[in-house]
Amino acid sequence: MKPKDGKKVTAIYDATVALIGEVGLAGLRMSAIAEKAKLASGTLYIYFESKEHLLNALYSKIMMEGTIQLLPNITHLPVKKQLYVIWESVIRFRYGRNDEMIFLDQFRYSPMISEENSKLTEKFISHVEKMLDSGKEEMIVKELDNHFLIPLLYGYANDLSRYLVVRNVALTEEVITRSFGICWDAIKA
Amino acid sequence: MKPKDGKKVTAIYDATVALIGEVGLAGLRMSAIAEKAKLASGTLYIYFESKEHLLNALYSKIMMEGTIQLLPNITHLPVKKQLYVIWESVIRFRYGRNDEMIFLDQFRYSPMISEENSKLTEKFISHVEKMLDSGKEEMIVKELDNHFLIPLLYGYANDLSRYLVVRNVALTEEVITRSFGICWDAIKA
DNA sequence: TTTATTGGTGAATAAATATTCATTTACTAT
DNA sequence: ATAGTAAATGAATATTTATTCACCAATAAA
Repeated sequence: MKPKDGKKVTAIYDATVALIGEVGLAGLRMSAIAEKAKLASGTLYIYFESKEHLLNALYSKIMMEGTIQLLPNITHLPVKKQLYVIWESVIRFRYGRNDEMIFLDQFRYSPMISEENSKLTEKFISHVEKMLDSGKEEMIVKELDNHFLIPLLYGYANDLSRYLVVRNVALTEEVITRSFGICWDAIKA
Repeated sequence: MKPKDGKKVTAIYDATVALIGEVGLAGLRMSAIAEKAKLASGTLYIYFESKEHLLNALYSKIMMEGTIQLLPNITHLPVKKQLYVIWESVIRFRYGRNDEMIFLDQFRYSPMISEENSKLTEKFISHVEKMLDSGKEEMIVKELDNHFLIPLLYGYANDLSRYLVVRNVALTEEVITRSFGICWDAIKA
């Protein structure tokens, strides 16, 4: 028998993501995905049951790569250093993969998203919450509810990376250090 | 002759916005808008030429109310105070009208958005940039490129208000003061 | 080689959805 | 009152778009 071509799934994902960046989720067509991935439209249905399944699979993949997998095992490091490491990887990821981010933002509110996928942010957030809490115990982070601090980190990372991409600003080491410095000034005790 | 009913446009806008919050832009149907607004679907076309026109009109309206019109004439006040006033009104607006914000975020990347509408953020941003620049001159704001500072303010406001809505946290005076304090710590010299 | 099996194709079909339009209703001016 | 006009309706139509399927191609095992 003929085996499935592993590269095709990647090609489909890549095409989908690129199209979302061009026309948004509302403008996304299966035919356009097939064309961009250089496949017949029927081939999409060999790899995915439906548009909905394809998009849910893609969502889950990006969420893993963009959040969960960015959490290294560094609980032994000082809180500030832990935050920096995560800041750097999050910014780099979002900067390099802006279209994916647009997709996540739009798919989250679409009626296609599965039960399971809509819970996927929690794990990442609770990890950051734990970090902030131990920072508060050590008296180096402001004694404030996490609902003040989390959106700062999350929202800033989000918007900063998008802003840099849109304005064609290169993501240098310095940009990362500076932006982290700003965050740290905001949350340090 | 029978005059157009002014309230219908509002009803259509309200229905559209509510639906976006429920099913996102990708799930938005003209028939659903009509039903929620308690109109026949044909009536939508008396008030708007097409779905695209309806959504562009709505986008422009929300952008005006949510950004441009929030800029009061307060250039005589100290920079920190100016920022606080704008911070407060932006947070209140976004908190109270979360569905509108979801719409803005999604429509911005859709193929339906008009040339004109895609430029609408600029005016607001350049106003804030001017404020930050005069803050730098007065040496009370960090001497950093605005592309570090703008996303902090914009992204934090965005995410904070969404986070509070989703987690059902009330928007008290204290929340506004505290969050502004965090911002100010981040950007002050 | 040959055969069996699955991948791949894209035109055809089915389903979903925006838009139209013949008709009715409500309002204004005369 | 009544006529004239435009709003309002919603079933019918047009359009768009996801999905299927009859057929062909490639690969692996026999």
